Amino acid sequence: MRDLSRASGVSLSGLYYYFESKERLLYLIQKHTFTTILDKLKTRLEGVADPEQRIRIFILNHLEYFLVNQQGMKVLSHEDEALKNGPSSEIAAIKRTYYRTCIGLMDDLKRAQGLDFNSRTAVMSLFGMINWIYTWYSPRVDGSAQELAQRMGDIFLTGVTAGSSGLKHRKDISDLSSRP
Amino acid sequence: MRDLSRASGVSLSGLYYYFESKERLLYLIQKHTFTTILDKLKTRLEGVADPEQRIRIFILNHLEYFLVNQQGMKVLSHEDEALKNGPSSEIAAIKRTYYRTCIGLMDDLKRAQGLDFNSRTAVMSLFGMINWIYTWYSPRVDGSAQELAQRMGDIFLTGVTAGSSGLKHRKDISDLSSRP
DNA sequence: TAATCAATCGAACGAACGTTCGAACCATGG
DNA sequence: CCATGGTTCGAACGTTCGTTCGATTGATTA
Repeated sequence: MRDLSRASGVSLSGLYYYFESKERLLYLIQKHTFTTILDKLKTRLEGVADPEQRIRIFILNHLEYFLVNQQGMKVLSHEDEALKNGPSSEIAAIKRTYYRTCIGLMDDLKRAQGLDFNSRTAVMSLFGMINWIYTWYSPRVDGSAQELAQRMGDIFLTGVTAGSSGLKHRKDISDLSSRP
Repeated sequence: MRDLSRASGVSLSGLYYYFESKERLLYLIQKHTFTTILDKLKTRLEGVADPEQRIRIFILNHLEYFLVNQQGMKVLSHEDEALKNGPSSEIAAIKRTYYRTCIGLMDDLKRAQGLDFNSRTAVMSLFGMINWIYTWYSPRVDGSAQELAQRMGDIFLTGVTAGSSGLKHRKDISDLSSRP
């Protein structure tokens, strides 16, 4: 709270004029964050039918938000369980919607290609891959969100032994950079 | 510190008789943890030549330790940057050794199979997949470390579109369960 | 027995934190 | 002009935290 006060130029007690408690403020930030990510994902998925491409869109969408708001995401990851009381359930509901959306993407892929893998493990592994970047991402070394999403999408979809990385004949999602 | 005092039965000041500060204690825990994981990994890798199998061993080794010490790993992940001063560099060195070992596994795989992918992205993605489990793992739902390592290894090596999950002709690492 | 020394503890210190409270400010409308 | 009410602030309160200190215990040794 004192950090926010200093960074914003508003006095400590001034903050409490707008937010009744630290927990309430964290709740508002979380709600805004997850709602924004989920809304943007839905928009981007519209009109895209190919299951692989839809998963790549999911990866880029999630990754992009995490890279743009890297420090904020770090705080949110650490403060994840700070919402002890009632409002927490609303956040949990949004997260569950997001999770189920991703499970749906996996099920679509399985149906389209006749695959059989554990959707939960796949989704949680994918979340881990992406969420962990706040501990290691460096723009100079690791490239843009598009490049990283491309590489992570390759690993997740075809694995490291596919041997197609950086070569021809590969769909990419660079056209998504011109978004609304 | 007061939590540790209560849980261990040692008085608060008694703890400071053995550990000069909270930061020092955290340093010792981190050192013990990463040294243990790295030593165990080296032992398990001995005598295994196949690059894919070596990566699967790495995944199982890391995953197993994280699941056995799940609560501890949660604390370590959150307290990751709490080591502000000098001793931090020794921990960083151990981590770097661990990281480079994993990079080596990737390079071996690339050499053996003539692949070309970004080792850093692959390793960091793999770390993310595994380290993230402390946020979602449930023994009843997600099975043993062996089962999870198998599924994560499948995803990382061949991707979700490989279609080989749960079928025949697939090497596994269940024999590793009888370890020293 | 007396002296020593490692081990353990209760009590407290100072700092940091989330939060509250009353006063001060300042633009608006009568 | 004054009164009102939204806005902002400094100062403090109570709690928690990491840490320290002096005293007490209990076994060892001269």
